[in-house]
Amino acid sequence: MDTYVYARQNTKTRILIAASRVFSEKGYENTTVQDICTACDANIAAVNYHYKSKENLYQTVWTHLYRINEEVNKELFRDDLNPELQLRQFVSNRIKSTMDEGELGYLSKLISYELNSPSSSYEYLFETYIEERCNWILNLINRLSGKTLPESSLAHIFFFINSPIIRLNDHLANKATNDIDEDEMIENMYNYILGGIKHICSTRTK
Amino acid sequence: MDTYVYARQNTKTRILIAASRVFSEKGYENTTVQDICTACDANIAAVNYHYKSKENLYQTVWTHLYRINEEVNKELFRDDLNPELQLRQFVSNRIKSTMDEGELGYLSKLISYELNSPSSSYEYLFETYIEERCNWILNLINRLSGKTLPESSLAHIFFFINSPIIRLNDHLANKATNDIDEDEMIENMYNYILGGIKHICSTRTK
DNA sequence: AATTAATTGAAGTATTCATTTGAATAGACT
DNA sequence: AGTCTATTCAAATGAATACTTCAATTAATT
Repeated sequence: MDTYVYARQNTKTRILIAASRVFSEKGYENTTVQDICTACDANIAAVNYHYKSKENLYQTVWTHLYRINEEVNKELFRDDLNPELQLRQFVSNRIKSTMDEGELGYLSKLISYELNSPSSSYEYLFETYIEERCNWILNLINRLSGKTLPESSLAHIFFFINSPIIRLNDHLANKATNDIDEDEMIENMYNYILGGIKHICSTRTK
Repeated sequence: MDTYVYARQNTKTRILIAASRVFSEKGYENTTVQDICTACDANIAAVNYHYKSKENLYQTVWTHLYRINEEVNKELFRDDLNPELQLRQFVSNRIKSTMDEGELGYLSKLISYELNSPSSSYEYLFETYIEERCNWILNLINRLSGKTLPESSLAHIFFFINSPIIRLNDHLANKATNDIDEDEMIENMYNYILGGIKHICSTRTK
């Protein structure tokens, strides 16, 4: 007779947890319902039973992860600090959560996946969870540049900043994680962005 | 009776030309043999007859496009100019060829696709066509920084520079092409990169 | 005319995957 | 014990996708 040390969570929860991880590792399209069920030892029919559809499960995962990240984000996305400091915190947060293997990094990875190769839920997800962040970043760039830049340049800088962050996932996939000094990368990215913005501004005012 | 003003190219050539375009537009995985054949009005079986397999056709396309780009590249990838000027030329070349709808832009787009989501031919293609460029860029960064940076920082900068270039394709897909001022973007990216590198160097030596 | 090359339409083969079904099981409650 | 309900399961389903092969026809070459 087996005696269980602790009771297993119910299937619905197990699916949500496993789905969060697997989706964040492989993105929506590349994740199969089977993957998720294998990961949490659930039957293949359980997803549709508990969540109606794969897509609906995916959106539920977003809500779940968003809630988990809410406190961290509330601290991060303030606009009452000096912009340099905020940039550093932002960079640090994005790099750390991308490198993080745990739950807190999942949302970050999902965002990257959606921006890289949008799923069928993209529009909804963008409006609900992503747009707000984008505006915050645009605003930050504006403050960093002393509000001297035209809209088009702002958009360019926004794109320059986000590209390496979005690609970080793929980039890390090709490296041993301990190959990369997290702090050094944060430091470098922060300086790179700051130097880039300042230099664009300085050539503009000439 | 129809009289043809000019004779149609033979099927083998038509396939190669069409494949170059379609692969560069959609990447290897997202391109179907049917897409290519529709684009050049060839029968679906012709690809396998003339090129043995889709994968082999894909590699042939690379050789073809590489040859076309050889002269341009010979001019671009010199190492006897001052590094700032070379950086500007490099940025200009990459942005222009990504925005270019013609044959000269195809290789650039294929490279981006491979770096973004490697196909089954990735290893071969990297060794044969891509690696050389990477080393040239690394060398350029080294010269721009006055050779003061450790290997790891070089790698970071390499990553920062390439990310927006790699993502440019996807980025443009979401915009009307005339929404973007090519020259302004070149100017901004050049300044951003240069400012970024210099700033990293200046904080290092402190 | 005979041989070889190129082209074609259709069928073949293989794979992948989300979803459904219907039976089996376990637990709660009467 | 028996009934009811929610859950779990293995298997099947259905639909899509796409590369490749083949046998037959047409065109070109020798």
